[in-house]
Amino acid sequence: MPLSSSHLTVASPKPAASCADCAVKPLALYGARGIDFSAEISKVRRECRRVAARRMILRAGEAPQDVYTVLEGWAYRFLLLPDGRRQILGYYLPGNIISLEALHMARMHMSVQALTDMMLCVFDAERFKAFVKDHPAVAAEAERACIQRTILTDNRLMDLGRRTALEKVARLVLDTYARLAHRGRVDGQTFSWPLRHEHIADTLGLTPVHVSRTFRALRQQGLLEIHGQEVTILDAAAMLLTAGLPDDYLSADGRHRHLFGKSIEPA
Amino acid sequence: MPLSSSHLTVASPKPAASCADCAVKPLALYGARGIDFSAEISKVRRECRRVAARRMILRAGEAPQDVYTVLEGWAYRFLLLPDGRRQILGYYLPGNIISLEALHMARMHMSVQALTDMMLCVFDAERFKAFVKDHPAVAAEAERACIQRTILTDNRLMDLGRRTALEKVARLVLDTYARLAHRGRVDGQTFSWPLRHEHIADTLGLTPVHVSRTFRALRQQGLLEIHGQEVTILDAAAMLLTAGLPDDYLSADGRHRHLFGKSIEPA
DNA sequence: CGAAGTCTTGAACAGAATCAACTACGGTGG
DNA sequence: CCACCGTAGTTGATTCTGTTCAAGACTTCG
Repeated sequence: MPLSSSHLTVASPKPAASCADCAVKPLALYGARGIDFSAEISKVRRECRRVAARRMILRAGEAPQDVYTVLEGWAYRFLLLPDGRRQILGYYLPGNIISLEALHMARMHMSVQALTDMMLCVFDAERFKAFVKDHPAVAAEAERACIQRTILTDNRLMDLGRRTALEKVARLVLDTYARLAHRGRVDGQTFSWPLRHEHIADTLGLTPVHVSRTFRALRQQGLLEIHGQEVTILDAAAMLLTAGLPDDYLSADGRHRHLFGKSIEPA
Repeated sequence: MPLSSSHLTVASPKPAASCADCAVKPLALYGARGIDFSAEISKVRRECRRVAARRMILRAGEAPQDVYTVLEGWAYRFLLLPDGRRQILGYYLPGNIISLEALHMARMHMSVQALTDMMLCVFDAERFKAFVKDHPAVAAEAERACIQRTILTDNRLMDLGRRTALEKVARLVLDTYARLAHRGRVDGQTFSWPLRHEHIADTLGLTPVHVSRTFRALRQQGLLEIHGQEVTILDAAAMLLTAGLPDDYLSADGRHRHLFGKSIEPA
């Protein structure tokens, strides 16, 4: 079993020559839902930036200078308490926009950190703001993105407040599967899984120790297996059951799509 | 100690003759931050509707026909699990807009219910959508409202994932104080508190029994007192300390405002 | 090969849930 | 006016889910 089949791991692609060829364009604000402002946006683009795993991208309290689109890799947004407690709020995957809040807030209320090595498309915040202002269709996409994120975090609130550790972990795995599948980044039932137990714990309100025990339970019941940085879902039906998700959640267009904000989901 | 001093309880005001005189205009999308579209919005307004406590306002899965502005009273939005578990996601107070998501989502992902008797200003969703589309400044306000809500729920995520019951309850009380103070609806340190223990429990991921014990602890330490439907904060400094909030949180314009999304907060 | 970081496992502990009984209260109707 | 009733809140005893602490094993990488 190969530990790093090339198309699942975080690659280091060359940036597209122009935004028109951008791999994540259909996922981005300026290329989604039939609209295509890649010509205009390419003038706003500043650079492509490589960011190493664990590097901070934005810090709470700072005024964001840049807006980013994720081209490759994973990042996460989080809050930190003075005593060190951390809550991870969500994950950014390729195509997601980072610091949407720069459009309206002077300062960041949360921090963002690279989980893996990343490639980011960097825009100047002020120019991006002006670009959005001049293009109502893009502004509408931005608000759609914000609402989609709300739906995701609302479901996460339900996770944290009212679900068991087993349910939480199963849902995180399936959620991630759905988001990666939407990007064509799953290979059958196998997909990239760069999260350490500490990340999962800080996402779901658990401890790393208990995350370990929870995964053991899922493994022992034959629901999934983990090798290196990849997860494989072995029994999708059982996973959905323990996650309390509808049977059609993993199919492209389940009837319950609106309830989970699944299809086009900014972090 | 009177159980219902008139200006704190949920009144039944007569609707303003025109939107220009609307009491909550400065809080609403169409009247905030210096802009004033009360003339235009009055054409979009359909009616003023009285809603009794406990009535459902919107149901998850439905396509919302209306958009509402809260004129008076409290409502809450929540998710429900098939087995009856409930997660309350947030509260709507006077001036907040209900079903912002109608602007972009065909169906509701959550339900909304009246907590107290309410007075709602009702708009037709389609016409409201058109109105927003025609007024970029209002659209910008809508997105600002969405981002503000994100900040609130992000902090709630931190509550649920990483804070103790005592911290959670203290924060909910202070959060509510700040939101009501912003509306001029506090009388010294006393304010309306229509939440039953079950609501608090479903908001904070606790049980009603444990909420009861937690309030006992706060009472016994002299931090607050509750009489009927009103809370009084007796020791604000100690409350802030146990909530882990900065000293200036309750002052009008604390340095940390951006971290809590406090000042202009849609539910 | 060694070292640091991560994961696993066990044992003891704690915070909150559950179960169940009892109390306080506001409203209703006799 | 008061007895009754349903709802909400309180309190205690017990259980449970998840935490904490600590030791050992496994990876990964220099």
